[in-house]
Amino acid sequence: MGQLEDMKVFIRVVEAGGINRAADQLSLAKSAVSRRLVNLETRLGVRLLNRTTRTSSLTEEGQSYYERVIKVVDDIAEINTLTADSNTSLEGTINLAAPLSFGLCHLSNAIDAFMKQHPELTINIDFSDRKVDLVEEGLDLAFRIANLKDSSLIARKISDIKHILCASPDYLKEHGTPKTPSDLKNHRLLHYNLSGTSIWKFIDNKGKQHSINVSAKIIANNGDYLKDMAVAGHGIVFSPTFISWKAIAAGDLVPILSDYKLPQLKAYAVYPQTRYLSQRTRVLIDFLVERFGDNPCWDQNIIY
Amino acid sequence: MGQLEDMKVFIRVVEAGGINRAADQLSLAKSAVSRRLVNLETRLGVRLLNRTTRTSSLTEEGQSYYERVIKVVDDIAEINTLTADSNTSLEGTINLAAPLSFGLCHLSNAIDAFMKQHPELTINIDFSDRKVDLVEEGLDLAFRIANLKDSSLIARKISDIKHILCASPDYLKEHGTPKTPSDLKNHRLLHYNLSGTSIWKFIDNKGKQHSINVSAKIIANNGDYLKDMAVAGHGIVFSPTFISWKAIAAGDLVPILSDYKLPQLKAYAVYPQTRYLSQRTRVLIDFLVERFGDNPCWDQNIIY
DNA sequence: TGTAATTACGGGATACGTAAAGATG
DNA sequence: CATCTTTACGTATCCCGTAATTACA
Repeated sequence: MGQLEDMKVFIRVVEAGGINRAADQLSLAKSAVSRRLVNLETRLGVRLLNRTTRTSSLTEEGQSYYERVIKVVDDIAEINTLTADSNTSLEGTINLAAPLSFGLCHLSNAIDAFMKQHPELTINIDFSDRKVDLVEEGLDLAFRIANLKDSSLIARKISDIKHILCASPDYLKEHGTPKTPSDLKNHRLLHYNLSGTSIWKFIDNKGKQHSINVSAKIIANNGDYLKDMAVAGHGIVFSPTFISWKAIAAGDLVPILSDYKLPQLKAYAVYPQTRYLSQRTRVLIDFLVERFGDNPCWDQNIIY
Repeated sequence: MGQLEDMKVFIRVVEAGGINRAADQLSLAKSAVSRRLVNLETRLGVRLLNRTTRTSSLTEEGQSYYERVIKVVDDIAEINTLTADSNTSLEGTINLAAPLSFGLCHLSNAIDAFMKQHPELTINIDFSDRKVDLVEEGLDLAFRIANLKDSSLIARKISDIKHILCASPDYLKEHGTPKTPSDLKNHRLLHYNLSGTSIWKFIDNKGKQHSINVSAKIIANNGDYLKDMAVAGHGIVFSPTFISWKAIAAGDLVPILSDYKLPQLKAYAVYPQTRYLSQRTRVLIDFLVERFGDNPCWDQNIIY
């Protein structure tokens, strides 16, 4: 196909860090990607990418070509969206990543509703509790639960996320119920290792801040698992209410240190800082912001 | 093919003022051009061009799409040239227009030399003494002999063009030799109708300017023809020396009013004011500027 | 020696051109 | 009704995917 498509393939190869990964992300055969690169380089008479089986590094020309081409491809995306009739039904694929529990709990219903509005769209969701690199993986969108300010990304708040500290009645019976944050030092703690910090912060009713270093007994990258471990009596978990409210309502978990406020976190939709965002991604984000705007995730009125 | 190619076709259709003319200029079938437009409009879900059999007018969306797309296509041309290895032999086609006499006299040898340096290039020359619209006709380059400042074009001086007033000995014997510009009023004048003016200007040896309104007996858009008519005794011609020097050297024409200076004109290569000029066109212009820089066209040392 | 990139080859989608039909002033 | 655009259809080209080959750490 045309030159523009070659540019896009080149960009993907650069950002994915190799032909194979780019081919996967583009749903193309490696051979096709390889050929397009060769064609592009032949047309330009310049080697853009020094590639061996182990490393792919941009040449000097490739680097400046990349920087220029990324702007122009972005421009074209912008032109397309500015020109395209916004009434026409959206097409194409949105690639996104979401933390597993958050995604399953909150996103499934929302995506369901969104898809009914835009049946021509394809949504490709990677559910996983891991650190995703939006650019490297060629994703349009991801979700983060944090207080984040990652300068290279643009973030839009989807919802407040309330956290709560809790443990099973059995555990508390055996180990006692902590009354102050510092009491936690003598307890078994369950920690979510993608929160980006190993510190739990509390604010007492006088507004004074308390921090403790979490030396956890169980560390995992899945909030549901940690909740289940807490229910099973393995210790105290710092859990988002959208995960733990049901267990709390059922009496399987008991909130503790309720006198202290925990830092308010937020769920964000984040996307790469391209100057222009594709129409379909923009529409999805707007949809989610609107849908969640009035319905805090942690409220048990949300269907689980 | 790809989106970028669609954009280029669209641009050509807009500037050529119709699908048929665009198809000719692009060396494509009308059907192909038509289909690409339809595809583009379908993808965008927007009508860009209101076309009937008589008129093609941009819609509002088409107008803004055109303005945006022309920038981005220009950007890509620039990126390609900035990135491409300048050592690689040039490819593609240069479309240019040149006045017939100037072209045949001066350009043929130059183009010959240029082609030997860049055998992969295709040169498409439209020799004609007419007003060419570079944008409408999709030309990369044209030549103008003038004192021009056409604001919408960029011009580079190729050469000085010296003009001379002359007539055949027979004519002068019969009608007398004019001694001052005002004497010309009683003579048969031969005029090139693409000079953009019908006034001949003279400067006497005291620096004073004289103008006469040309009421010509023979008007034509070809300098060689006018020269031939002068040789045949039809009157006095205002002729570029590159056309008339040979006849003068042979005694078939006699310079007159040699005491007066005629305004110095220049031959320019002109090209559309896109922000970026294609590599091949740039190289050709540079070649011509260099080739003619030291060799004034009107010198008989130039091989005719 | 295993992973990644390239090359070879066959099949399929896509875009072109010719020619006929449709529209418009 | 002449001219410009669109549609129909057969063909050629280009591009992709599978699989074998080569290159490299």
